[in-house]
Amino acid sequence: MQTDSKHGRTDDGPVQAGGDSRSRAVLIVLRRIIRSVDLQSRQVARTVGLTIPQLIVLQAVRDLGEVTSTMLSAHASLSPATVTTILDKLELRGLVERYRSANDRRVVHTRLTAEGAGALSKAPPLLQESFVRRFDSLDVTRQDALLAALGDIADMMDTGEAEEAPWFVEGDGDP
Amino acid sequence: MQTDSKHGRTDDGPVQAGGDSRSRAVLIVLRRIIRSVDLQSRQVARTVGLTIPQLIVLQAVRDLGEVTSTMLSAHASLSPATVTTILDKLELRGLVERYRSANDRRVVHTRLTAEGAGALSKAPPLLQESFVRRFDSLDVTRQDALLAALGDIADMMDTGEAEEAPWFVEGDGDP
DNA sequence: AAGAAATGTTTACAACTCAAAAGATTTGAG
DNA sequence: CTCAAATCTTTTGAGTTGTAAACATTTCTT
Repeated sequence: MQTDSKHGRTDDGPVQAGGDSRSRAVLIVLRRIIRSVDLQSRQVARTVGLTIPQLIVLQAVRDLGEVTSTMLSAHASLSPATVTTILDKLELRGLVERYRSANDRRVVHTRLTAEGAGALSKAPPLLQESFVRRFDSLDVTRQDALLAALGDIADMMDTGEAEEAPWFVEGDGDP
Repeated sequence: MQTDSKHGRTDDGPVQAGGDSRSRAVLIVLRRIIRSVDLQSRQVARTVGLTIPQLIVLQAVRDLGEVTSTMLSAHASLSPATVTTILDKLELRGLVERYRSANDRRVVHTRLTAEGAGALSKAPPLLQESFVRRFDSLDVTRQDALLAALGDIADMMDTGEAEEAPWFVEGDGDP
């Protein structure tokens, strides 16, 4: 369903900075969320020496097995350059190993080390415990609703940028 | 930290990094949104020379009149230090004026200049036009639902940090 | 009053991100 | 077979953000 009356708003002004007040409210709330995530990331970094993006990448490496930087980039919603930077640090700490593919020497595969697995097992939740606790205590229906809402917002913001991320991962296995 | 299972879930492991899979999904979606906002900010910056946080602060100065840095900090969900940095740049561009309060010389008030107002009127929407368009085309009920969902998420994340922001704004006359 | 505690802002300092260009390697056209 | 286009990753350069410490001023205590 959509609003068939596209015009005839009570609003008479031209498109101003900020646009509609409701979408502006969206931005404000988003800012709040972004800040929370950032603060949490810093706190986690102080605790375990790894930021949230680093942990996300580390988890992705664990879950996906031997991934290319491009795959990690798509999975973690980070630019390839940032992934490289993160992998540099993870490798420096000995948490992951990088090696060029035997087939295509342009491609770099990343693999979790034993230390990396250990660090991952000791890492705290990526979202604040209090958030997880509260979120977890919600009705599953509500959880899904919130998640869906978030997804819708994300979809609406994705615009013309990345078309679609490859969410399927098949064991391609490169012997 | 104990946080051991309050209830018997099917999950048998200890609290792992990432916690529940659903809250982990929340983080992933959040990352996507964060990135979109960041990319949009960069694009706006290239277009008008001002980032989104800078525009938010500028709008806040316009809307609130003569504000203190602390008030701006709370309003924009930014640290005081960041507000200072932003104000530095805005002042350098002549978009705002800063002056110490006559009463309390610790306090710094910020005021919009004519140039600042001009820049604001020419600024693009802070959220991608495509997002605003899509969001705007939604049923108002759905808009509110999304906004409420976002607000709930933000509230759940705010935890023990900032208690509450002053959401009321009175138009105090200027001398 | 004089000094201590509190308040508001600003300065180091360190970290993360991304776009664009550069390297390295493979694939395709002639 | 050779050279150009394409692909994947990394480097370079610029910008944002926050914590902790430093400054400046006011308010409270003695």
